[in-house]
Amino acid sequence: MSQSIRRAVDLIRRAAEYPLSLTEAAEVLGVHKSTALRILQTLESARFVRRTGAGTYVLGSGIIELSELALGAMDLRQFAAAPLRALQRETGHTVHLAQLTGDEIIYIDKVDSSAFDAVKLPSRVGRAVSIYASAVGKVILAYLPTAERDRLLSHVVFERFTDTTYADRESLDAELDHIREQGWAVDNGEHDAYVMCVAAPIRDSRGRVIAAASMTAIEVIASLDELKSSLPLLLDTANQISRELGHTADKG
Amino acid sequence: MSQSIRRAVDLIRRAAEYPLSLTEAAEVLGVHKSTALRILQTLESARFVRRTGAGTYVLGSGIIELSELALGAMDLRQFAAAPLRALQRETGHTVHLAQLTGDEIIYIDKVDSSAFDAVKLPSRVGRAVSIYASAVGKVILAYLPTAERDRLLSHVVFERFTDTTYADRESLDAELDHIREQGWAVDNGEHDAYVMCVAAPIRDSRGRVIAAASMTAIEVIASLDELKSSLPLLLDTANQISRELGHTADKG
DNA sequence: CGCTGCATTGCGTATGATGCAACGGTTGGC
DNA sequence: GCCAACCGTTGCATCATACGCAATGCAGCG
Repeated sequence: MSQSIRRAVDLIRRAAEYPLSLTEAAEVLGVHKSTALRILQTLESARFVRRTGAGTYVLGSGIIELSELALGAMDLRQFAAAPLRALQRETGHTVHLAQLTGDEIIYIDKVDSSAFDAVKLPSRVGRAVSIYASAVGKVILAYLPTAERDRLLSHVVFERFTDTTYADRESLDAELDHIREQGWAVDNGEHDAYVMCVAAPIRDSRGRVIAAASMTAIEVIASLDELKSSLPLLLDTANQISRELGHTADKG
Repeated sequence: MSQSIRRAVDLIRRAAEYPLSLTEAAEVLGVHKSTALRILQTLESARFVRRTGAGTYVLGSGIIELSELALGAMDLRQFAAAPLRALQRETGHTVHLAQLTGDEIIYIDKVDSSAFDAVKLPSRVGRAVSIYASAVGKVILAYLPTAERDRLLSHVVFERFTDTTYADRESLDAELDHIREQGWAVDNGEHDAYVMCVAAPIRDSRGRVIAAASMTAIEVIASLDELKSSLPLLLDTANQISRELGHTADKG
């Protein structure tokens, strides 16, 4: 694989964390300063990094623009931002917005818990989440057309993360039936034993489920039952977002 | 400058716009398929692009994570998101959040006007904005410690964009005095003749101004006077965000 | 004024990126 | 059910390109 591109990626990552001088950059890569300079100049011309007045390099706007381009492809994120924040405020739980893009479920927004962050959730905007071992994954899966669902799951190699994981197609299918019946999904520590979620589907103007909103809690802080007690608010929020996307509230 | 890195950047940009097959990628760059493959594999290992089930390449989560890292470095964005959206909803104007990072003022959030977008504002999250010819820039500048302000302005080459631009240090300093007196700043078409803004400072827990919120309008839609009529809401919003950041409301 | 630490430039060289050609896997058509 | 066409992948020889070196420029500081 391409050496210089690897090096470029390394520098971008470093620059995102901390302003990087040329000399530091060269040290980090273990190359001559002139080499580091050429890489950084190339990245700068793409606005992937930017020079500060102090001569150090930091992450540039090019990266952020690309990210906005990818995340903002739909208006979903804009429409969802306010309702999700209201939900977080009312319930106190960490709130996620996840979307099916390609073959993956990606977090496209996250509102942190107002609690004192005793435990930081490892989730991150942009990161893929298990399609069969998460509440958002399952709820999206549940409402997908059969052909699409089969296509997605055909590539999946099931893995048993915890005791509660639905680790084979048969038990997962039963769970998905159940989710369709009740209209929302639970993650009872199916990926990480101590992480509990509830998720509700979000529909576009054609009534197709394209995303999901979820509330997450560490077991210690809020048990699954506590999460469920906020369920009406979650469902309201998801429906409200669906409406803003143009979904007219007939059954999907 | 590094050829392969340039090529990699090209492919990332393309992949962000549209899923790219290997053959397409090779054609775009004008190189052999094997070359394109190696570049894409390298990018994939960095999660800068990702393969879809169909075998095409699209933008990966690595880019998005970097962007979030840069934007979310402070909790500012999280805390500000809801109040800014409320402000947009109440006033109808486009709302911006800008932050001083390094030597530049960067937009870190934007809430589009609910108007039918007759005119699209060219602003973008991640993009730098003039430090002396914008309301957010001036309001941040106004409240900066003198030494810091001098440092920032020492590198600046003033340029007169429009008739109203404060294009020299003396007139700018007078304007900054005025801003400190009244507690907010105006951009009376100082960068683009038809773009009007008002901006208010946001303070962190130590009372230091680290960011600014602004409302923008195209002159045709809302004159500066109309913007000013919404000023109390803007100031409330900025103060609310400051409070969420831990600012206790004594004079800064 | 000279020293130190930094970024930058020119250049010859070797390493690593490249193109080629052969292989393998999948799709679709006859 | 076979063949053909297409796409992605791999191994390898070649040479272009990214590299290190050393010299230069430039600022800050004692």
